[in-house]
Amino acid sequence: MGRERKFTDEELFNATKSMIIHDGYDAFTFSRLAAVLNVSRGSIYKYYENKDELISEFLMYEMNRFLREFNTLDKTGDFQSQFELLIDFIFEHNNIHQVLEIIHQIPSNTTKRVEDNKSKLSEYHVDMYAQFQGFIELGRKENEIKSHIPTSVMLGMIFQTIAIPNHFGIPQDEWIASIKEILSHGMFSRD
Amino acid sequence: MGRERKFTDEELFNATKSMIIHDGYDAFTFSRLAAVLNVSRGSIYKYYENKDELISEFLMYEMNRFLREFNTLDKTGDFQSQFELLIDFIFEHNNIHQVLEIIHQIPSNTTKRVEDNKSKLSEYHVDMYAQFQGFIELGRKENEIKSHIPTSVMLGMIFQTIAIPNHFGIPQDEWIASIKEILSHGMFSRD
DNA sequence: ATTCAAAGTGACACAAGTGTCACTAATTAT
DNA sequence: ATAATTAGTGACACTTGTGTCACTTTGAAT
Repeated sequence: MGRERKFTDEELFNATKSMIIHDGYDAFTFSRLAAVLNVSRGSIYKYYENKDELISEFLMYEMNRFLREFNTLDKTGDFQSQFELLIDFIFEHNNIHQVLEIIHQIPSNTTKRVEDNKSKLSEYHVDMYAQFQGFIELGRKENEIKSHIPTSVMLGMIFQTIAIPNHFGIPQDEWIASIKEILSHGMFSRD
Repeated sequence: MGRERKFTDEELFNATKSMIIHDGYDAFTFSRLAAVLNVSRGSIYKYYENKDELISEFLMYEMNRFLREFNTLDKTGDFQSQFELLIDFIFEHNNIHQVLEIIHQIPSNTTKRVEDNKSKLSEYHVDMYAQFQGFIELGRKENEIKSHIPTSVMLGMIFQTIAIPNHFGIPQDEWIASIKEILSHGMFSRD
């Protein structure tokens, strides 16, 4: 029983996402969010004690969505095909990286719920990292990738590539293919 | 004549730099800056009309410092040696990228002085980009790099690499060497 | 020593965000 | 229909930052 809600969790999280992607953590305020949802500011406080709590819940939601899709990825192929799949997947979810980085902007002196979410998120992050690490190890086992380069450099490079600004508007296909090429075999011609 | 100043431009810009690097654009306020400089907030307004004007002047200062050092780079060697020099230089100035990105956070509805600085900065940016582009073209001429990969992807990758977080604390030498290796010849072993 | 100009100060009025809470509105079970 | 329950509202007090300005401080030129 009770009154009907004016906005769903999904609407709230979608609005949150676009606000955070476009204007960043600091510009995200309850006032602006309430305006987007056509609702009074006070009503949001019915569900979240403050901005950090809302954002940490939003991050959990995004992380869960991401992991769910990540787990549907085919993990049976050889290294080459898994590498292709992985890069494509990362580019399909090109804003998840930017979104999850927000966690570093949430201050420490907040509520227990926020702290719990923060630690759960870093747990997930570690789990995910472990999976990627396993993937790199597969490449090493199959002698497909260089043995002397640290895993963390490789993963760092792979994830960093999605944030390269495409100022000149290279078509997405060519863009991704070029990045795969550089990651795989470098910019230099064969000697 | 007149009274002695309590802070120099250099002190102000150094304080600005560390505040911006540590806490970002939004957390940078005249109040906090004044506290760092041990000066009243009002006195800063003697020199800068507002935060955006101060920051845009700071960016000019940083950009000039950077370009001055960039122009001392040896540009006579062959592609391989210039490539090494360039990567090393970029890593030596690893925060300039982060600092100059701040320009995108300065709003548009400000004073003429800010707008002038913004356009000068993007001019410099274009100039610098042209030099890097020339460098890539040199590589293409010498047949050292792959002809089918767009220049902007290559430059994007090079610049993005400096922002990869070294979470596992790989020693700087090994870190840079690994990145050079991946950029040059990729992660994959020779078939 | 006096005057002048630049540097510095702190109070004031304003703007925007925060968190709270008594109150009103809508919906459903009885 | 009405009581119970949940959603939503807007005013209130508070905080933090902004830009201004009359006033004070300082040091050099006269």
